[in-house]
Amino acid sequence: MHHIPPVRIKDIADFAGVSVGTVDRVLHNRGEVSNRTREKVLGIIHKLNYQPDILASALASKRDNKIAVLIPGGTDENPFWKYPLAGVEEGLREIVHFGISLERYYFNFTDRESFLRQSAKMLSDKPQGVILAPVFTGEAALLLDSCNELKIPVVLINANICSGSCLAFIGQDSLQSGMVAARLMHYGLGDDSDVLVVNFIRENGNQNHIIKREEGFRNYYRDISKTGDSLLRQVNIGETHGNINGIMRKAILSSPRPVKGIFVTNSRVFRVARFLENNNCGNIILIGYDLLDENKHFLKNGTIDFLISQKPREQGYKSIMALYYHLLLKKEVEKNQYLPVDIIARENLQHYSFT
Amino acid sequence: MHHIPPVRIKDIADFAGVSVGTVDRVLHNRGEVSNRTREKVLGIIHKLNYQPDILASALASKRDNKIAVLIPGGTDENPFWKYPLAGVEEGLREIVHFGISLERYYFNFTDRESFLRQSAKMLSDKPQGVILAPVFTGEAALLLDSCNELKIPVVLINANICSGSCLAFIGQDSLQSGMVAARLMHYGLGDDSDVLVVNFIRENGNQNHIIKREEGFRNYYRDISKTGDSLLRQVNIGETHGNINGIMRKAILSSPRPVKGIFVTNSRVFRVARFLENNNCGNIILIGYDLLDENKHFLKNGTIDFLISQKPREQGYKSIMALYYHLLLKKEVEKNQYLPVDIIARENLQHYSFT
DNA sequence: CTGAAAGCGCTTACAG
DNA sequence: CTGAAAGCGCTTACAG
Repeated sequence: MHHIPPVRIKDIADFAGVSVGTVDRVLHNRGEVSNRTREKVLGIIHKLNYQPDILASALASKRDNKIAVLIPGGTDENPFWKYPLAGVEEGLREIVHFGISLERYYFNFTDRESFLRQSAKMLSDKPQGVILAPVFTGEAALLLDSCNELKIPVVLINANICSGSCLAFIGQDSLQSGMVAARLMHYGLGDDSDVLVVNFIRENGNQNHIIKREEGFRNYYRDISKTGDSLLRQVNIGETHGNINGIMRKAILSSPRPVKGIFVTNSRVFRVARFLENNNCGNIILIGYDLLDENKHFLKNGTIDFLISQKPREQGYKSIMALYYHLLLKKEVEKNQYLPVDIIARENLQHYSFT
Repeated sequence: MHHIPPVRIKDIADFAGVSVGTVDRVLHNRGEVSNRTREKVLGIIHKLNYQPDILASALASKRDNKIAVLIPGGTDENPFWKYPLAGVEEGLREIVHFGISLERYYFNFTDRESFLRQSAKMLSDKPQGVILAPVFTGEAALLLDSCNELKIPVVLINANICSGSCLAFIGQDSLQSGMVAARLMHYGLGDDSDVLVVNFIRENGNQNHIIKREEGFRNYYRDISKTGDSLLRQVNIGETHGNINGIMRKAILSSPRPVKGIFVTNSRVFRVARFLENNNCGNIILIGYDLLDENKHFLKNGTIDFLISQKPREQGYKSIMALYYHLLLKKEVEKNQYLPVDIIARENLQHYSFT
């Protein structure tokens, strides 16, 4: 149980009969080393299982590792994106001593142009790593290509557009989350109850989430319910659509049998909750996504039964940690990091506030 | 947006007209400084908002921060405690560079003596910080006192016996978790269905968890159900009790009305699941605790409907991080860290495997 | 009570 | 292609 002093660059240099400078050149492949010494040094490094002291390295290099985070700005209208950022900043605090800094590039998630502007700005700042929310699929894919050319590692957050060329994807398995929602719905309603699926659709945005969620929901019902997914009806609403009363009323009334449950495939579930309250549809089970303040309000008062959380804060935290492991520790990073699908009811809401 | 070079000890020394040695003595209250210089230096430190570079500090000091973790060994019979340890080790990997090492002291959670032995061993090794699972309440409280006298910060994990004298408690709000279980039960069964609460009791162990969980469960039913908690019946089983068939059969048969749901207040829920399968009680809703392999098995095949996770891995992770923040970063640590009550169904089990 | 100097392990010019 | 030396910010004896 004795403490073995870790091997240092100096030790390697002594063994190889060279100077520490040469060892350093080998370690960082910065050339100017004869092949012969190179091989010898590498052999010793390997044999001694040398692990660099990243403390000393960071202290000596004073190199600034700029990490760029390119995400929508969290607005009052769509506060969701505040949480991944908070997670990134939480992670930053743990590793800031290693000379890591954060540059934030916000874009408007309804404005393609703003994304392009911020992308360009970000690239010109030459970050060492990027955290990217690929809200605009096509544009994000192009940016990904640029980063690959520049050898800048990219972590995709929340939505996956990775075609093999990113460091990691961190987010939720949307298909699975839809199945979870369906399970909760079915568990509460039992067989043979009509359910309405409500999609709030944004033009020109990445709808992949929503499609997958609905698909998961339908898959569950198809597999489990005797009558197939014929119990499910569906309505699409433009996200910018003002008053949803008319649409909702029509969707509910036009149902051949009474609607017993509603599944909203994104965070706009509070709009449906508001509708239900105003129209005294008290006993309809309502399930949706994300712990926005408005959603929490309706979860607390019982209009919303369950919310599914994407753990946005943890997404952010894991994103910056993935870059830290890759850039600083030179460790392998898990490529697909699916976060658990959190089920939130009124009773367990409390301690999720910080997630 | 320009980079302000951080203030160093050297800067303070220059301002104060003293040497860095003196500043260091002030910073670490190691005396041998006149009051006059002390005051002056402190003033400047304050004014310049000096933040030590913990990298340089750790590198120069080569001090070994021993963290002791005193928990039950994870056995096949009770694998639960493997997970907090895995979380501690995960955290360790992120901070090991700062000269932090881990000493593991395992005790047998059915053997009070083994706890005392390991406590003594641990204390004699003089750790800088302790992570403690207070399975034996009285003995753990005494250990806590000893640590306080020795000024060793203690993080309590999983169960809270902290009477104001620990650095932090990290675990779950048991009362709340019982309410979550009740909510799920009630949501699935509706009003007016009989429910059985099963407690597996260990003599000479800390039963506080179990009591609180049942209390939360009862509180929910008392508040929500028209008929009060009269729907609830209860049975206690000794944890070492071999075959539970007789007890369970009696409990179910003696119920005036058919039992529709069973809530098991700890991880032994798989024993009840086994009973239900063997006795073809297919349509009873079953809810219990913890993602043990056996429990996962019954969750997957549908015998168990929901499991509540205590996030043991995260408890471990947060424990060591709390000590890191306290010992190394000298930051304030949140005293009561309640982790969210995770609801696990078959559909979202998958990505919880790593939690 | 105080200061000067060496050292932690690594990096970075610079000289040859 | 290689080595010697200075330096990152802090800590630790040691001399006075």
